[in-house]
Amino acid sequence: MASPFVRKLRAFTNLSQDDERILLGAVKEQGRPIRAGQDVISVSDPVTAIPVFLSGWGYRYRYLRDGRRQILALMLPGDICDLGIFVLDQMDHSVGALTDVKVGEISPEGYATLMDAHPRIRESLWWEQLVASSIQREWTLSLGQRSALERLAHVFCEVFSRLEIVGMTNGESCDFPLTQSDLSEVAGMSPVHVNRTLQAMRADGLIRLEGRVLTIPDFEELAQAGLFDRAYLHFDHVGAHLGAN
Amino acid sequence: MASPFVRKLRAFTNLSQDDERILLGAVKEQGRPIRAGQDVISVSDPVTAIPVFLSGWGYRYRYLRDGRRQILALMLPGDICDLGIFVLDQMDHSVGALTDVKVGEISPEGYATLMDAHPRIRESLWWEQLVASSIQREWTLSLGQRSALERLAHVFCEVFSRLEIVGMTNGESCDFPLTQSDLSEVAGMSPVHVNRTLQAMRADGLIRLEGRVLTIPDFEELAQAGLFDRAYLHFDHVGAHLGAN
DNA sequence: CGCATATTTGAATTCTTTCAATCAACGTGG
DNA sequence: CCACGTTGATTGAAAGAATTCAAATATGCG
Repeated sequence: MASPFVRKLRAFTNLSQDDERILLGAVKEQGRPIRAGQDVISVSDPVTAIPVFLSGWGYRYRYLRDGRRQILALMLPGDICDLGIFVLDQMDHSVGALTDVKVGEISPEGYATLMDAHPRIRESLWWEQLVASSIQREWTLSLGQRSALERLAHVFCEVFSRLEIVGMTNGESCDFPLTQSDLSEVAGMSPVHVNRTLQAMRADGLIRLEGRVLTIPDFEELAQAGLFDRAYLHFDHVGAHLGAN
Repeated sequence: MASPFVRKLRAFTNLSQDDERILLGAVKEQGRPIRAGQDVISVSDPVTAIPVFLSGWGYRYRYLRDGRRQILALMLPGDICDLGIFVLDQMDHSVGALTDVKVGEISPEGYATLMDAHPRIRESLWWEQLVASSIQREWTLSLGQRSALERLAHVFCEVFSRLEIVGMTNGESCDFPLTQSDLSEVAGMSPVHVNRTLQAMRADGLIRLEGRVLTIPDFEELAQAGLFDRAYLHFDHVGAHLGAN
């Protein structure tokens, strides 16, 4: 069973056995896990390595001066915090752990080697970044244009699709450890309104959400409700021409 | 008078005369300008070169199926459309011209040379990208957490700051070619509400906005109103240690 | 001057938030 | 095994924010 980190990159292209070995070799696993609620990296921290989510969920977030907080992105198993992060002297946002999390780290040297000596890996990592940027744009679109219900529906579709690609869904279901309060910071609305909107979605049979498990009885219907179009995720082997084997 | 493209990168580090010459040499200017309202690149277009805004303003945007549209980012003189864009086979959003625009293009080969043979330029371009990502995150924060007035105030502060760095402000004023309708797509609100919010801001003396010119009598006050903190723009010569001269 | 584009206004409606309570689930210690 | 504290989910009612629709003004340009 491959690590989610490798599985994710396979959505871009086929990696050779060697590529996968090299990739995993570049990620040094931290000893103890980070507990839910703690930061993986905090804003203003100097950046000494690139964190990789080996297991567990996290989220990027930024605060406003007066305490309001927005979750900027969800980090799922296999996700990498920004490459090129070394260029800036410090983080401009924080990354927190939503569940207990195992984090790996790619050192500056390891990173340089991957990018210089392994073209297929380099392109895969680039792709990872570009997808992350595309997702960030989609969240901008969501917050700017989608209604409350559409925003939540869209988040559910996105998360399910991203988990699917790393093999972490079970039929129509997947883990969903966010509280309604977390969701409110994702979707830029009050916790009370999240609650009411979820009730409406349940009543419509769009989702089930109980005990940290999300079930989507009819994905197409939910996608319709959230104006979800997976194109922005670029999970379509765009790097197939580089593929090994 | 240096091109805004070069001036912008100087916010990261000092480039040598050679660097600047090489940089400008890599940008091939298109013959005729793109007229206001036209696309610089359209969604689904194959990507054959990296466009650079030499003069004029543009914006990234994405549509929802039902026609709602969100402006995802503003492109000012000197801005580059995503590097690494070659990795994906096609654009996942469009870039349009807000005013008449002169666009330059960096070819895949020119780009490869810049990145491989010129470390200082490579780092500068990386920095440009990371700043663009940071801005995208800030817009996510804005749309999720800031009120209507705060969002508009923040946009004004951001635009003014970004123009300042390329030397395109005049004292307390700068160009501001967006219509209220454009602003409504930037800030994710209705045109009518933009109008009313602008009136409130004018009444408070936060801004003047007439004839496509924005004036900010007291930047600090506006920054306060928009919870604007320039840190996310990283205009602080973080690459000073690489500097030439 | 006259058309096309952009801004402004009013009123009614809809969407969200806020505040304050209540209820449910869960783990801990006695 | 149960009381208790904590966290998360739910509810109701009222206030506030933003949208919609339609119409009236302005403004700019040929």
